[in-house]
Parts: sequence; C-alpha cells; structure tokens
Amino acid sequence: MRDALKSRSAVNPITNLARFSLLKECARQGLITQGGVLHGHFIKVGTSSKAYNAIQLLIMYLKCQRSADADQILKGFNGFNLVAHNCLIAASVERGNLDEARRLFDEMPERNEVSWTALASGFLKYGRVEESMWYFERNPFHNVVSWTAAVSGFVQNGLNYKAMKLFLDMFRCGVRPNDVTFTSVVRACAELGAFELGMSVLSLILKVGFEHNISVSNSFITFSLRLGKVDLARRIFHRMEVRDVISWTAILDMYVEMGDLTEARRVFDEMPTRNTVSWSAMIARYSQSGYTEEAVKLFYRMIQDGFSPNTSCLASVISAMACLEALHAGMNIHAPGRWSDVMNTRKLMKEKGVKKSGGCSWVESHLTQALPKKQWKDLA
DNA sequence: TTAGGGTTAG
Repeated sequence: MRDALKSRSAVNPITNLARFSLLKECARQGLITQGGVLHGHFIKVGTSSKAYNAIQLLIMYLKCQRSADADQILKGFNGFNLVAHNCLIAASVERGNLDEARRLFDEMPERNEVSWTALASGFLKYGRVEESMWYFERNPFHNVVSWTAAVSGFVQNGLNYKAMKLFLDMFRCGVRPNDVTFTSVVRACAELGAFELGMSVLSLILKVGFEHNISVSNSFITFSLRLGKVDLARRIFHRMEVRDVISWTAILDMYVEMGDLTEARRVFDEMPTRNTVSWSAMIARYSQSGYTEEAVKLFYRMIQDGFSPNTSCLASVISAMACLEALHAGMNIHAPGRWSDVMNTRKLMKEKGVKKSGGCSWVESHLTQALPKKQWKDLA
C-alpha cells in the first residue's frame, strides 16, 4: 500500500478513482497512517465530489476506530446526512454494539432501505432473530438485498427450514433472487440434507440464469459432496467455465475425504492458486496417513510460499514433527538430512514473523502431550 | 455515485 501510494504520486497525478480505491483499501486493511496521508492529499488537491470524498474518509476513520477523526468529518456535513448516518449504524453493528445501532436508527429524521436492512441484518448477525424480524417485517423498502439478508441470516443461525420458507415468500412477492440469494439457499438445502429440494433449486438456478456464477457453482459442489453425490460434484466442477481457489479446494477435499491421496496430490499440484485451506487439507491428510515427512516438507513449502498456517494446520504438522522426532534418534545415522526440513521450517517461521495463531494454548497442549517438556522448550 | 446482503474450503 505504501509503495502504491509512492509510485502513483511519483509517476503522474493520481486520479480520483485511484485515490478512492486506495482509500477503500486503507479502510479494509485498517491502515490509518496511509489513510491519513490520503486525507492530506484530498485537502491539498481538492476533489470533484466533496460529499463522496467525505463519506469514504468517514468509512476509513470508522473502520480504523478513530472516532475523533470521524467526528471531524461528520461536523463537515451540513446537518443530517443519510448515508453518513447509515455508515455510523454499520460501524456500531460491526463493533457488536446493537443498542447504539438502534439508538442511531431511532434518531434518524428519515430512513431508507439501507438503514432498515443494516438493523435487520445486524441483529441476525448476533443471533437475535426476533428483534431482527421486527425490523424486517416493518421495512417499507423491501428489495433483493433485504430479503437475501434475512434468508442468509436464517441459514447462519441454523434456521434452514425457515430460510427456505422465506425464500418462497420472496418469490411470491415477485422479488427475483440473485447469485448471493442462491448461494445461501443451496447451503440451506445442504444443511437440511434435502437432495430433491436442492435439485429443484438447481432447476430454478438454470431458469434464472446463474449456472455460470462461480459462487453458486461452488455452493452446489459442496451440496453434492455433503449428500454423497461425488459424481455430480465432479460433473459440476468439470463443466465450470471459470473456477476459483474455492472450487479447486472443494474437489481437493473430496479426494482427501475419499482417502485417495494420489488423486488429491494430482489436484493439489494442478491448482492454479492455493490458499491456507488447500495447503492445510493436503498436509493434514499426509500427517494422518502416516506420510509424516511429506507433511513436514509440504509445510516447509507452504511457509516458503508466504502462507501463515492456521491452528488446525499447526496441529497436523506438530503431530507429524513429533512422530519424526521420535524416529529421529535411530534414523540420524542413515538419513542425516531428514530432520533439516523441520529445523528450516522453524527458522523460516521466525524470519517471516509467523505467529502461533489463535488457539495457541490448544496447540501447545497438543505439543506438550506429544513431546517431553524439554523437547517442547527446544522447539519454541 | 456513496451506505445495507454471501457463499464456497479445513
């Protein structure tokens, strides 16, 4: 981000569009220093749209939790601003302060579809279904987003049957579902284990024309796998025109679950891009199947490629390391290089600043069980 | 114009 700012301003004047996309990135990543620099830049050069500018700055300061700076921006508005107020509600919901969100909502002289949906989805996010429904039912501006927020919120709270009923109501009200709606609905069918219902949804997806959407196809692959329809999952994957890392990981996971390590590895090597989950799935299966060296080697490559391991990945590699360590004394004479990958991994993790991620105590207890205390101290 | 909805992987 810092480099992007530097290079853009050095080469040619930064465009409004580029400036806003950088500011959004600052908000997303919580980069207050760079966001502040952009703010200064805005003041210096001025922008064509002051209102838009102020809203983006407000979002950035709210996301970075700089309330004093956010207040300054708010003071710049000439009285009540609907969009800014909706941003304040969203920020309160994100902090989990629903009372504050409700207070902000109540004090609004006017509200729009965004204000109502922010409240309804906010309550669902924290499992407060009844309060959410209060806002949902009274929302005078229902649209595909407010309906989808309710459907997906129900699914997230495990209310899959109710989610399906809501989906039908949405249809009856003449609101056309979109790709986001379908991903939630397909998930509900998977959770319900309802194959026939899922196939009916599929015919609807084909009718409405979302069969080429990546997220919808991915959710259908998962649906098929959960219901044990491996061939169907494979067919969907092969018919996809564009696949993302999630499509690939789902198929990788399918072979991993089937215990077909050869095919899983073939998919793993073929994947155009990988993420922490794909690495972890492969490493975990190697470790569980007794291919401990391969697990540790792959872990080494994962760190080298710049991925941070998550708790479950660390747990698999630690148990693989423990097995190797137990074997190490006897094997040292015959295979002196064998342990070097483990040592290199530790060094690399330290160099790259890989933290022992959340759930550390769980990993530690796993490790202390697997290794004598002295060896654990040496490892850490 | 901005602000509100998400799923898919371990």
